[in-house]
Amino acid sequence: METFKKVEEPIIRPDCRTRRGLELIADQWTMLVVVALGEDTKRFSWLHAHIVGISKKMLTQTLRGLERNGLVKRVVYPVIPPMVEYSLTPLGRTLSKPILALRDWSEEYIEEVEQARAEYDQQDRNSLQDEIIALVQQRADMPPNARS
Amino acid sequence: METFKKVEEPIIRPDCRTRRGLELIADQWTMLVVVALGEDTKRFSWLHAHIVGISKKMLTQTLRGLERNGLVKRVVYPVIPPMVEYSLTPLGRTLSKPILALRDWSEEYIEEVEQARAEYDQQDRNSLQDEIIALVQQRADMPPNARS
DNA sequence: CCGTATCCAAGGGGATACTG
DNA sequence: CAGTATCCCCTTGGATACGG
Repeated sequence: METFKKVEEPIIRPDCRTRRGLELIADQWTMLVVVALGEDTKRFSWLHAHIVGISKKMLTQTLRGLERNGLVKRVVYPVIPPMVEYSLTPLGRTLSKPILALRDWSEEYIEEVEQARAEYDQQDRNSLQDEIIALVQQRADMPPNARS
Repeated sequence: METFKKVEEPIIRPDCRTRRGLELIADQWTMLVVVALGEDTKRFSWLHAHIVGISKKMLTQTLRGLERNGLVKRVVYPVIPPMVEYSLTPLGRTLSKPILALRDWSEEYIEEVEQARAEYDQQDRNSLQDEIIALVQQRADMPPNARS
C-alpha cells in the first residue's frame, strides 16, 4: 500500500501569477527597454537611438505598456520642441533585476547556444544530403525506362 | 575644460549578445516550457496537459526551438503508442535560473502591477468621461439651431 | 501518443505622412 | 521632438485532418 503522499504536480494555468506576469513582460522589446532605461532617466529620442532597430511606433507602444503597468514613469515637459523623460518606477526597478539576470545569461551563453544550433542545422543538411544521395542511388539502380 | 572621460553609452545593437539571446528566449511559451520542464524528464503529453491552453502545434514548435538551440534534449522511444521524453540539457539548466527569477518576480509583484494598471485604466475612463461632459456642456451653451 | 500538413482569419508591426 | 493616424503586408498561431 502506498503511504507516501503524492507530490502536487505544478499545473500552469492561464490565470496563475506566473502566466499573468510573463504575459506582460516576456517579450523582447519590453525587456530591452527595461535594460536600456537602467537606473537613470532617459529621453524618448535617447531610447530610440540606443535601442538600434526599434521603430518609434514600437517604442511608444512598449513604453505605454510599461507605464500602464506602473513600471515606468513618464514626464512631459511643456517646452518647444517637446521633451519627454522616462524612468523606471520603484516597482519597475524590482523587475530590472531578473531581466538583467537574463541579459547576463545571454552574454555568457549565447555563443554556446548558437554553436549548438549550427550543429543541429548541419545535421539537418547532412540528412537532406543523405536522402538526395539515396534517391539518386535508387534511380541508378533502376532500369532506365522505369525512371519517372 | 572637461577632463572627465565620458562614460560609454550602452548601445543596444541587433547583433549584440543580449539581443541575440533575448530573441531566442524572450517569449512566453519558451519560458513556460522551461519552467514546466524543471529538473526532471517530462513527456510531451504531460507538458501539453500541464501548460494549460498551449496548442500541440505551439508546444511542438517551442520544444523544437529549444532543442535546436541545445537547451532541451529529446528522446524518442520506439514503442507503440509512441513515447517522447523531454528534459533540459546542462546548458538549458543554466537558463532555468534566470527564468525562475522572472517567475518569482511575477509571483511576488503581479498583483501590484495589475493594481497599477487598474488605476491607469480608471484614469483613462475618467478623462473620457470629462471629455464627454465638456462636449455636452458645449452643446448646452450653443443656440439650439447650431447643434449638429 | 506524438506529431506533420494544410488552411485561414486576425492582428502585429513597418513605412509613411502629418501635428502640436 | 515626440508622438498620432493610416495603410497594408505578412507573419503568427488556432482548427482540422491525417499519418506512423
